[in-house]
Amino acid sequence: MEVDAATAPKGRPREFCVDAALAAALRVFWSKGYEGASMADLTEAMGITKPSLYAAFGNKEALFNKALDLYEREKADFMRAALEAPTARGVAERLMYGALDLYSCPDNPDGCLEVINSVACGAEAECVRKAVVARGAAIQQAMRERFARARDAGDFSADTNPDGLAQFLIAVNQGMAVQAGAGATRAELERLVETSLKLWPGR
Amino acid sequence: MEVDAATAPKGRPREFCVDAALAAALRVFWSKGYEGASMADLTEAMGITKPSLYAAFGNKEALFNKALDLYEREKADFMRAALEAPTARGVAERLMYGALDLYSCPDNPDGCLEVINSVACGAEAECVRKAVVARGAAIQQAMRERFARARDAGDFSADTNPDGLAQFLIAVNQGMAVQAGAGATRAELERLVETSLKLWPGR
DNA sequence: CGACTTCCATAACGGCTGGTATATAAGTGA
DNA sequence: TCACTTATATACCAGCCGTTATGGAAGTCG
Repeated sequence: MEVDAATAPKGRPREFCVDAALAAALRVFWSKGYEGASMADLTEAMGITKPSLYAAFGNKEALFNKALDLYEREKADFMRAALEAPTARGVAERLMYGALDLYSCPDNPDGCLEVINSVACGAEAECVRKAVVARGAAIQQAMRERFARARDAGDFSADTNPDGLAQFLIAVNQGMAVQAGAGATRAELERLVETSLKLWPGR
Repeated sequence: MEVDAATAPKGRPREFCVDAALAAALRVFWSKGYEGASMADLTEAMGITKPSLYAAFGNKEALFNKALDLYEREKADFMRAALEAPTARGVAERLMYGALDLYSCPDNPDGCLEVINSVACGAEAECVRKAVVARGAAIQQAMRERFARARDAGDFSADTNPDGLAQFLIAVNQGMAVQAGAGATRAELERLVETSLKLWPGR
């Protein structure tokens, strides 16, 4: 027996798709934030009842973390990919245009899930805020290292601080997310991207 | 009679200072956001009971709006003042260093009240979010007009879009606020300011 | 001294929060 | 068919939310 463990789901099978439910939850967190998203909002969007949600995902915080994983894996992957561009300018271009697409895509909520949930919040949400901030710090660290290599490669003049450049690029990205969440049009965000890249130093 | 209306406060006098209570409320909203700040948080910080709060300020939303007024009047006034600098670069310098001081002052909560409350939120807070976003739009409009004049004055080359420059400056400012709220040190924010100003075009 | 007005303190309101106990339905394997 | 396991549906929990009614305290005015 036990030839295939995956084909032996004892008990009643669940009636919903976990991945689809998680994607729906991501949309809710993305548009309302962790605190602003109530369990009622989530269950309605996911099309399941509360006990099903708790059985499948644990609790609200665990659900958020799984949604955050999904976001980084499927939505914000352009950030990691941007670091592989051949020059510092290429990194900036890929990051800004990737962010532009993500933040202004009509199929998505406006703005950035991580920016939304890294700003101030109530006491109960502090732990998830910390988690989000930690992920942002990891991205920033990777970008610093990338720009340190870029400086050694001569992508920009040696008197420009690569750490400052990384921080600058992330700041513009965050500002774009804030403006997208505040209702900026895609054309406006495009103008921001183009202005920023025009000011970008070196190659 | 009625020689001086201000010296005839009939009834029992209130036992707290309205201005001090409002300042305390501002601090709470500033560190936790509108939704994250509970009435219990507010009354405790303000040193008054809930009925006193309602009698003096109306309700939570009205209290927030008064705190927002106070914030713009006493904390974020550097934004308006920055527009009076003689050149576009001067505007950028005053704005960035003013923001640096505000966002990293040890006496204040970290970050920017308006950025915090302009990102996604639950349904109940939508109206106050709209109000905050509208104020931001007013600032951006004023900055656009300022940079249109700066372009006419030759502060930067004519092929640079003044609207884009205004949007860029605000985006960096918003990004700095996000990073300040996420725990960035003053030195890190200083590096961001210096990097941004080094990239600023023209005079 | 009262009459009047305003403020403070307690306590409670209905409603919503995240989370769960209970009972039933739907599948497995023997 | 019958035990076993797991998912669903309903209903409910204690606790907090923003808000307010009530009773008494602290003032001014006549």
